[in-house]
Amino acid sequence: MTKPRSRRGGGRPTISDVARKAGVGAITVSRALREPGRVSEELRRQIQAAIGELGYVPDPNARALASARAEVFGVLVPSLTNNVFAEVVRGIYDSLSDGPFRVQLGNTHYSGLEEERLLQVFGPQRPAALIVAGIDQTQTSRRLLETSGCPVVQVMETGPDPVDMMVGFSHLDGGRAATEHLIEAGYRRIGFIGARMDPRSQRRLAGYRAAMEKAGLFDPRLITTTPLLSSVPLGREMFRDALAKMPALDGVFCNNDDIALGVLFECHRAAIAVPQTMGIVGFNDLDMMQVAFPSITSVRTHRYEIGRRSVGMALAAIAGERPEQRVVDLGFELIPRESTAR
Amino acid sequence: MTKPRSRRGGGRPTISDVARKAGVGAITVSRALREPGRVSEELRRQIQAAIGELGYVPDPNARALASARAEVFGVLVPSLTNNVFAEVVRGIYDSLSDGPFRVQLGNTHYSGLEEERLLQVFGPQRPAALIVAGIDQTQTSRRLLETSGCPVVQVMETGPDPVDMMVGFSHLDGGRAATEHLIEAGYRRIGFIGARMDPRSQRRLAGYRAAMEKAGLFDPRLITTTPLLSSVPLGREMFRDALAKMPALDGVFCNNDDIALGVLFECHRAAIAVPQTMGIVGFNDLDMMQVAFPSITSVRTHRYEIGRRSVGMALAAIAGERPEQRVVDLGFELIPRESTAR
DNA sequence: TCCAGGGATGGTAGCGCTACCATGACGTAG
DNA sequence: CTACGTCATGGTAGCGCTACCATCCCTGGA
Repeated sequence: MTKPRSRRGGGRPTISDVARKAGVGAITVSRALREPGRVSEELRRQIQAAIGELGYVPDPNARALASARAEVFGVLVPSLTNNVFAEVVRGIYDSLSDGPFRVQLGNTHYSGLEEERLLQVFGPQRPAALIVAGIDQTQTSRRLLETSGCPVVQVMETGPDPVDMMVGFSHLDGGRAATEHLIEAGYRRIGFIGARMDPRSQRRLAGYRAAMEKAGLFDPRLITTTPLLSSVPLGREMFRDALAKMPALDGVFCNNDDIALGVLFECHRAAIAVPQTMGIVGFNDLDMMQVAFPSITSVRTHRYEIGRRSVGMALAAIAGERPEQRVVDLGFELIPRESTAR
Repeated sequence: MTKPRSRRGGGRPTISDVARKAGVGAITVSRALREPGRVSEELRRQIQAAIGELGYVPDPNARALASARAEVFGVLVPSLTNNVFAEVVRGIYDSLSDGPFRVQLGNTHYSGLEEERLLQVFGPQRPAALIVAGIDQTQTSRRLLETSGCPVVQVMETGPDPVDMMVGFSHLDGGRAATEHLIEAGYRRIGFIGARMDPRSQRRLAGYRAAMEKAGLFDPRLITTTPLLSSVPLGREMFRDALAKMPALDGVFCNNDDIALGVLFECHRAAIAVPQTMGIVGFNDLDMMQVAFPSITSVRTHRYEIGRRSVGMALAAIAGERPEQRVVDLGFELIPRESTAR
């Protein structure tokens, strides 16, 4: 006869406290919580009352251990401060805040190795679903995702070969649309400025290149890139570099809006007339683009919606519903503004 | 004789698989992982080899259940997209990425009730530490924090009565410094523009008011606020409202940099000369402030460092070290720029 | 009247790990 | 040589919950 380990939990009520108080078996309490339909209304009421009185909250760790399935969504993004991913993450959190699911957020810092490490750590947690940014996982990561035993949603991009599901849009098409817009507006020596050239940026650049080549305007010297993290100050600097390299530049497609804003400010500072002497197009359409002076043309992407949809698809898959389509393209919209209204 | 529940985990290796392979007891494997010093070097080597071969990763749920302590930092912030909190969160993630701790992030949406709900949910998880934004918790939240049985760090602000520890700075002093700077620069009819007036914004406003009253310049009509979420477009709108109400305005202290940027753009649009006709001061010193044209005076705050310090203090407390000081004031710096260089 | 079938409820045995204590080997003091 | 501590290691019994099966009761058809 050993005394029970002195409530290491610190005295929080457990499911059997609730069961005792309600005069039922522990398993019935468990069921009342998870499958209320299978418990008679009377017992359900008693149990609810006991839960309220005791302030019982189920222990997610015990639950995960017993059911071999944690109520956790694993989410992997390359950056927490980049507005783009912050919006996706916000959409995910908002969609999940009602239900029982928690979010386990991992920051890969744009590193494939770090992504592998985080997936390795997520594994034993047995998440209910995994949401990962991008479609360029390493082989190891892909295998970890495939063997995770849970729905997987790749977000931000669409591509031909989903691990499971995808929500995003075509960055290549976005880059092409932005560039074509500049060409149609009459710009000719159009530069590309891009920081932190991750795979999505690479594809936007490919879209730029396709459009420029098609118009017979392509010149490699028009391209300015850096592996550094994107920022407004960096946008300004890169624009100055681009101009130094190519003084005849008359337009720029910026890899994102931060860069575009940096370009705009430098134009002000150097008294370069926008849109007359220089056309500017950004990417993502942060809300400041519409307010900037002059307002900046940008490619609007649906980040928040991507977050919401990814959760919706994952939840459907958890519920056993076959998705009508495994790859959802949410598209983008080019929003023409003053910065290209020559 | 019942057959074991058919490996619900899906075949992941467990600690006893490792123990068997290494020819030791399960508990020794557990110790080798958590207190390597207490296991002989030879066994440690064998165990590490077995772990490597099997690809064993400990199950955090089982660990948390058995030890009544999860390797989780609970983090509560009011917003995920606001750059300010994103930076704090980034500091937290970066400081924690080496160690065994995971982060459980909660978004309170600036709601005290939501904060209570999230703390309620964190409770049974038995986190290793809690980091919460702000110092204005509800009574219920405060009690939940006090009874959490783990180190608690309140971040972003300092105040007189910490639940446990605090890292931040004085928003009141920051607001006052910004306003005094405008007064010293010769501005007189200085407005305050603030969106989403959370407690920190309120204290910046109080600092503004104190400075204005001291200088004999205070007038309630100079204040323009809204409960709406802050954004650049909103900054522009509010500035127009403020001007309509008070056409003689010659300066504005903006509750944050988004608002300040909106004001700057509207000045361009309305051909109001900055800094001659209008002085502008922001708050937080986002990196775009230094690049804006004209560059914008702002109050630099140390968000990333706040995140790092909060983790450092919590880790020290977990390790049983008494902190030399429970309240750490990281201060702020007023960065004068062109927007107030009359 | 009896029995099959289905719904509500409960008991038992784990999930994978660690706290707690026991054990045995060794060293040191007396 | 004995007594006793110390160190490395292991066994056992849970942590709080749920999967799986057993049991019980009620209903309805033969």
